[in-house]
Amino acid sequence: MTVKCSACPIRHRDCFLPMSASEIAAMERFKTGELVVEGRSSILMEGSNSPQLFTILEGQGLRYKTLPDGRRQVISFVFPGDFVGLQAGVMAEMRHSVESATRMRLCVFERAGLFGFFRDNPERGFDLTWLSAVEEHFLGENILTLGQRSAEERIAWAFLRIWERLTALKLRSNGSVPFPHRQQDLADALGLSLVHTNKTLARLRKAQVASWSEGRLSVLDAARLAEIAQAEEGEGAQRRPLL
Amino acid sequence: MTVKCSACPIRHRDCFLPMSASEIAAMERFKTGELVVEGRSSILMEGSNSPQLFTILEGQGLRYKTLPDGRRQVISFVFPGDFVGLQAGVMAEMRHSVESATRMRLCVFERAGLFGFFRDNPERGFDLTWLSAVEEHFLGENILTLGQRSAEERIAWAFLRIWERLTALKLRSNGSVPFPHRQQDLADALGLSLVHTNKTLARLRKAQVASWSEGRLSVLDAARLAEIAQAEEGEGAQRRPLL
DNA sequence: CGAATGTTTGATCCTTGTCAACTGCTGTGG
DNA sequence: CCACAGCAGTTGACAAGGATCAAACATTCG
Repeated sequence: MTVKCSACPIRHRDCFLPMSASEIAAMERFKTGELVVEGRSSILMEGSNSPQLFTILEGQGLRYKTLPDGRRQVISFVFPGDFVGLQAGVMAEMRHSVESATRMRLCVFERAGLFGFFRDNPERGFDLTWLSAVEEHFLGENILTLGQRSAEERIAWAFLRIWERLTALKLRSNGSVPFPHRQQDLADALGLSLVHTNKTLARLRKAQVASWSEGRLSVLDAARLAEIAQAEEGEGAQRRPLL
Repeated sequence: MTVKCSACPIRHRDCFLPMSASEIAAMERFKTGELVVEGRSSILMEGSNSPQLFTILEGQGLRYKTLPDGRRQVISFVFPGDFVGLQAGVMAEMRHSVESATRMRLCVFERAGLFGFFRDNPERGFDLTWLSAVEEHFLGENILTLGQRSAEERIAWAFLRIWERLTALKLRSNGSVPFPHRQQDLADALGLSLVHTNKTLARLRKAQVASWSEGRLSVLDAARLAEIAQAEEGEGAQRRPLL
């Protein structure tokens, strides 16, 4: 049995976990409601101690941290199916902020229920751990990119990941996927300046490799993009646990 | 009750988790042995499908990824108490390699037992998730550093974290902590070239702020270091879950 | 002793950041 | 209805932080 979107707190990436009827009931008890936020508004704040966890049902956003002097680093973009706020759920407080890019619909869970949920559904607990491991993997990829790739490689790599992710979510239509962020956001995600990001985007566009404008991304030459990005073979996979 | 070092697979950071006697028994069943590796040898390989998980009991090492063309990124340094190999335990395969810097002693667990362990000890499962969240937090810090901080800030920040971590592990003696890596390793961790790393280290040393040589790190002026690193207030904490 | 490995230092180059100005669009209020 | 401010994107000129190249030095090891 597969759980539908709005019933499942652990619907990460494009992965739907099979569950029993009683597990679904437990989920529904755990779930406390839905939340809709407008574009460009903040959902979780660094340093806050939010009592809630969220699954993203619709819309896109980003997670970021800032330095005391104001420099901002986007940790990752978040997509439908992502689980957000686990850190606050499990640690003392959030160590990063989450903000919407467009209108978002979120599934809300009480943090206080998390522990009981684990106790009553050890298999879900395992899944949550699996989910964390996947997230860790993606963050590692990110670190590799920031540390070693050049500006052009970074953007190519980011586009490839975003393209694959949104395609897997079935959000591709007419040869493009929604990516409703500003160039400044991408620049902050990749550790580049706005100006340099802009110029690199222009080059990729002129070369007919990929084009991103008006909130939509089109990958015209995926093979070339992968080449530029120095992508590994079969890097995108990994959606289900083995055990 | 607090579990001793070699009995606990989830002894992360400087955190000892309280457990009941039966939980300890379950742990001991889960544990399968100890492993000692020499310096500069590899423990887990990217792409491998290792049947084992490890807790580090003694020694230091590092986790890294490589690009097809050979560039290497050190994801993080690992210290006694760190849990290693969860990714392979929970995902299809390792997505990074782990290598020892010095001789290391490891506590070995069978990956196959992980799932049953979760089922029988939901509280430990929760702890593992907590542990993952903490790890995620640190990786986020890392991303912030690579994306936004300058060379000098990066090194100051890294020294501060390493210093705090090893101090918490009670490994400080005579005003210095063991950090048995090469300059190339630090450079690869911070996304800098070896040469530039070396010159920046020389500057910090000459300024009497911090000095790292012959495998030992001394922080002479922690306040100045934090200032250079653009460190946030109370960033180092966060060792126990709330719930 | 020579080979290998790691650290140090100087000279030079280049990728990327910074500064500045201009465009196009949108929303707002007089 | 237009003037104007505000914001995102674009482009050029210039500066600089860090990369690269090259060579010397120190240690260890066989």
